[in-house]
Amino acid sequence: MSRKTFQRLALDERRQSLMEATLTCVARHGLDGTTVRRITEEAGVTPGLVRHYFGSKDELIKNAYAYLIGQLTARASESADTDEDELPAAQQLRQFLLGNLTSPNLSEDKVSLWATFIGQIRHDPFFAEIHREGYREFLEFLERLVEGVLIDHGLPHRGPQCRRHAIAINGLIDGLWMEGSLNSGLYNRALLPGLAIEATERLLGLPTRALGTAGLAPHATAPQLQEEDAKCAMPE
Amino acid sequence: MSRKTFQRLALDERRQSLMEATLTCVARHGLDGTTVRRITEEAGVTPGLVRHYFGSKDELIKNAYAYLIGQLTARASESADTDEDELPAAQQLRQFLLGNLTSPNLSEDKVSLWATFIGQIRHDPFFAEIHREGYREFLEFLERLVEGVLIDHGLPHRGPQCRRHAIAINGLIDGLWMEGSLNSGLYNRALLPGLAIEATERLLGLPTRALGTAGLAPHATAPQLQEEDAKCAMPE
DNA sequence: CTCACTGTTATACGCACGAATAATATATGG
DNA sequence: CCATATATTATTCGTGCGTATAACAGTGAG
Repeated sequence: MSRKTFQRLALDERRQSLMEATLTCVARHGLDGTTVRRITEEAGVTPGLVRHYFGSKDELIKNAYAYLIGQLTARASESADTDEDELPAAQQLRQFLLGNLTSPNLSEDKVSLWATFIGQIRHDPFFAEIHREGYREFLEFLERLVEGVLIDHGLPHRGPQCRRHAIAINGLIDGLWMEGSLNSGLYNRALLPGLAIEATERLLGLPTRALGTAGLAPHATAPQLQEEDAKCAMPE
Repeated sequence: MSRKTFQRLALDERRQSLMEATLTCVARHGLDGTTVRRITEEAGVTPGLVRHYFGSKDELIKNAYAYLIGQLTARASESADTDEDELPAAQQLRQFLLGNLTSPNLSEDKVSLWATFIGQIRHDPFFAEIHREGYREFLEFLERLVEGVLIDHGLPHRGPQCRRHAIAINGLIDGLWMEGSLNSGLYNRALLPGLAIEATERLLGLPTRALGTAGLAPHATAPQLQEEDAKCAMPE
């Protein structure tokens, strides 16, 4: 029997590939069901590498979680900053909402991973810390967007008020993101972006359409709701 | 060495005690880390009983999940129906919000359990079905409350509109429930009920205070915010 | 071209797990 | 008060896990 041929990879590539394989496994099989053997098989290597790069399975999983949260929050903020960074505040907030409630962040895999790890927060401070940090970043980013919008509309924007609004909108996003990603089939996911935008306008006391039309494109009026699975669409 | 003495329990008592021990273990140690040996130790019996009552560990865990969801949704609906059932709709909605954002439903254990099991939805249709059912029940209950409130205030209350409102408020509740239960220390949990009530008024387009004061007691004006851990309170 | 380095594989070990089986204690009906 | 049923315990078994160790192979330096 001949030995397996292999390629030497740069340290970071290998680490990243192992973390991604880990996330794939957790999403596919849950934390139980995620074994070193399965992870390394997914990554196309042998189990020894986990020890070599991360010391232990636990350490690998923790790193994978931090990696996931980094991806999620980065993607969320980018969606608001993406264009040559002086969009009006309302447009930024709109993009932020859209970014969180459309693919790729609105994904069954992502929410499944996220939930699985949330379940670990209770018994390992490392997970708690990563979560707390990601949440804080998310909330503060949102708070700044809210402040900008309120200022533009000449509405009261003292600190505590912005914070309260940010907490509420953050809750709204999280909740819609979760239920939308899990997609129980009770309504069409494509409704979520418009729904979130409208709800946010109301929460902030903005005039209707202040954050743009209910359609997906920033300046289009024609609602082009493309969606891969349009099953179980809600009427209206 | 003498054999362990034991008590014969009625079938349902034993089943329930095993399911509760399972939930305790999952909350404390995660799904991995929840072993038959630990569950039965927690319940004060020996591992054989799992086989006897549930056939397998998997089956026990599934039953425990269904049991948990039953508790959560029951408690949520009860909080609105509790009094001799003809409270005005606004008060019912208010109680519903409060019920979901105060103890015992607002609990780190509960959200930890909930998240852990959400992570299973993806790979086992049983969990998906239980979740879907619980979510549907929650959403429809909320939709009826919303409809009642809109009617009382003479606002438009066609079906799709109520549904949209219910989806948004449900998202808000879920998101606040999660983040509040995890309590990242970024704000005081005691703020959540008032925040949710105010946000709901805005989402539905109700006049301020239509759902009652920001305090906890239904008819009191003095805000009596008792909270066990008032650490990290937010200013204002 | 060769050597040393180390990323990578192959193999082995001990342990804890879920499940199965056999033995025993409790409850119940006559 | 005994006979029977069965809830419960005690013990065993096979398996798959995480990890440790040793052998090997790809890589770059001189």
